[in-house]
Amino acid sequence: MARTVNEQARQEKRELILQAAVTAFPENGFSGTTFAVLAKSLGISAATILLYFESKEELFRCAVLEPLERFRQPFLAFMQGEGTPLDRIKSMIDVHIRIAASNSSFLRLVQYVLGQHQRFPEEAEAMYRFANDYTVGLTTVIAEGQAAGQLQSYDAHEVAWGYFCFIQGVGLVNTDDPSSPVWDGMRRVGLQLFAPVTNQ
Amino acid sequence: MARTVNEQARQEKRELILQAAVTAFPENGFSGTTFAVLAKSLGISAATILLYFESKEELFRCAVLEPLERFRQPFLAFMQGEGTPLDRIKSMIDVHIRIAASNSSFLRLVQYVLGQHQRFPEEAEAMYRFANDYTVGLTTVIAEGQAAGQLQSYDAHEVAWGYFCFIQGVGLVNTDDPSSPVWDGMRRVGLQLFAPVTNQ
Amino acid sequence: MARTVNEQARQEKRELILQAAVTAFPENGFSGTTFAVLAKSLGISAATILLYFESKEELFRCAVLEPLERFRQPFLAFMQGEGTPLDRIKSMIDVHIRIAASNSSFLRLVQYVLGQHQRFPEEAEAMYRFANDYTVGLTTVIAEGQAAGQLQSYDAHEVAWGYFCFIQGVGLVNTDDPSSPVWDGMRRVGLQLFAPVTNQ
Amino acid sequence: MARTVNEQARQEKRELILQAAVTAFPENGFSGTTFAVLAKSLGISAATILLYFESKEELFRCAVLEPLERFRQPFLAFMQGEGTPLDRIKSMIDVHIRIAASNSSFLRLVQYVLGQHQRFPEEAEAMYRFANDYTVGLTTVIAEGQAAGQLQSYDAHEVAWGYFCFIQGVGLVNTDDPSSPVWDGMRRVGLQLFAPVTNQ
DNA sequence: GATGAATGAGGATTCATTCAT
DNA sequence: AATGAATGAATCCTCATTCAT
Repeated sequence: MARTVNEQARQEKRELILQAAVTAFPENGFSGTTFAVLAKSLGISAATILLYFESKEELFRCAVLEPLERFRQPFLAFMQGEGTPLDRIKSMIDVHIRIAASNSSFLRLVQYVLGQHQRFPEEAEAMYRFANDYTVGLTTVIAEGQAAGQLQSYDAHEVAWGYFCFIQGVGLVNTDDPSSPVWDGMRRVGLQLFAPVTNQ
Repeated sequence: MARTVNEQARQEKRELILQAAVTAFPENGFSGTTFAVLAKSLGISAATILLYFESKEELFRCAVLEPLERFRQPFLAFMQGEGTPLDRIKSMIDVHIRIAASNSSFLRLVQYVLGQHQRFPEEAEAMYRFANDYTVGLTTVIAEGQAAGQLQSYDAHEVAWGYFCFIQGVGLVNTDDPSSPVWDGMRRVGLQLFAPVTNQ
Repeated sequence: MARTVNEQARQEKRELILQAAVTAFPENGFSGTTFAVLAKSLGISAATILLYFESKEELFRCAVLEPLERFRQPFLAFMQGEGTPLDRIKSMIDVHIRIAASNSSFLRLVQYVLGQHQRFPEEAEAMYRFANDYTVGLTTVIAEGQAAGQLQSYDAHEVAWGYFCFIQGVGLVNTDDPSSPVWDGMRRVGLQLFAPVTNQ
Repeated sequence: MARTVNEQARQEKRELILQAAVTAFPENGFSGTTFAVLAKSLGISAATILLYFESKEELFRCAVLEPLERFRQPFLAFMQGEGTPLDRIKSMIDVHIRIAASNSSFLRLVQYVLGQHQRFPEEAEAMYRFANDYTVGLTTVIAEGQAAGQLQSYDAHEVAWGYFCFIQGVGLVNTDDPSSPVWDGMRRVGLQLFAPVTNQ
């Protein structure tokens, strides 16, 4: 039992460190983020962090990969959603914009990795795999929408990929807080990418 | 004369260093880019770089700001272009995608700065100013296109900003070489953002 | 307790470093004294020194100011001494010559700072304050000696200042070890500065 | 002829550099004095200085040794002077104080070398030789003064050496401009070192 | 003769990481 | 489990010195 309690406490502390890392890395970059600063922001010592993560590289990897897995479910939820294809796309955009608006730290970390994909090949690879899983799923829904006459008929995969780029750009460029009206605008504009048939 | 020759030679060398910096910074980040590596890639010594730039910070600033100014003209050229609004938008997208495809280094540097805007406030500020100049101009053209019935009537500024995000995302996510067909796809998808009236 | 032990150990180590600095700085100058050499002479690493002193400037400042404070007491002890003014002056000279003979490192450091007072204004300022405190006290004793008919009547402050110069010069010019007879000579000569009445 | 003219111009320029060095070295120390700063203060380039002096070490050596030779004559002039021994000593003090007051740069350089005699053994050696020549001559005059009943009878060489220390200390500690009254005081006090018989 | 350009050697400082407590 | 202390390996930057013009 004690085992379990300890284990849980350990996981919680690990999580706290990871959370701080997710915030710090995109703000200051990999080399610009020091154990010392990270530790101070957590009220612990630098050496302690290394009890939870073998090295700075590992901390970075975990800070990138673990949240990525956690986002997989909500990000891909639209695939099993209810309603017409267009409805599902609309609600997906809604989810994505919301994620972009309120998880800017992690999104920024993703972009940091993508921007330096040569430097962080393993992490970037995981992102591209994620992007691919995502676009494959989205392509299906788009194709359904086109078949149903809700969307104009463009190359569905192209559209999916374009939308993925768009959502990344939105997260990158906008730094406003989640309550800003800009996010609403991005929602409306994003929908156009799918070329919905006008008189819907 | 000698003066001029020397001055010109100096500028050329400076340009070479800047070019290398534009490539290296986004690949390895600010701290990850060392004078030593930069110098070796240029076949000169690290100390020499410091004859042309006072410090690493200055080198970075110049690597960001000078190309930004150089891109201003082609990036904004669409505003004075010929043809219908839709034609001008199409050719603008063409230019942008071409820039994104072949100047990925600089675009990546832009994104690096935007992603770490707290760390590089001066540089990020310049980018936001640029983005603003750009979207203001684009908003006008979009409004013209809507007035002419070529584009569906959405909030023109929102569309402009959304497109700006899109083009950034495209540059960020795609790492393929300029001849890849993916760029063509992005061109087609990007146009949808403007919601062109279907039977055009 | 552990706290106390650690704190004490820390102070002791700090003291060792300071001691080495007091020796090294006047021998090789500020720039000529490197962390590497200092560290090697202490059998530690250069980085360790920086755990105890924030920078080379701080190390220098502490090496100058802390011993200065420690010398204050013995240097100024003559003011509260017993005996006639002349006796007190004689014993003061004795103390000073002894200090000069056996603390040549620190005295040399003082002179290094005075010689480069423009470069080390803060440290030099402290020395001038010390010199002033000192001459003010000495002036009083001299005046007493003059009133008592033990010393000829010259401007007491001038004499005090002149003696201060003398003792500095003695420390600067003589490099012999403390057992050399030269120090005894300086003791005798120094006394003359006070113009003692002959048939005492 | 051209030869001679050039040679003379060369000597003049060399002299200018030396002059700047004599000022700069004691102000900033050996390592703290850079060719760049020296050159800028002269309105020439750093490389030019090296056309006149082989290395920084040589420049330093010349800056120390050449003025030393030039001071030899006035410094030792008292030995051939006219008048009673006491008169000659008085006028010597006068000369020395004047030198100390108006050639503080060089005096400070001397002290810099003496203070770091282990670092600059050759230059320090020359100074000690100079000091010795000087004290030997002064010892003779003092002995004459004592024989003539003008000075009390102390060990003449001790007195000479003590005075030499004094004059160094005076130059070191006082930073006032030549017109300050402090110098006058030092003149009066210095004389006491020689223990003049009171009713003179 | 003078200098701008270039650089190698070196120095202060930072930091991830180790280890004893 | 947590950390303070210690350090080696960088890294930025400086500067004396060389050399081509």
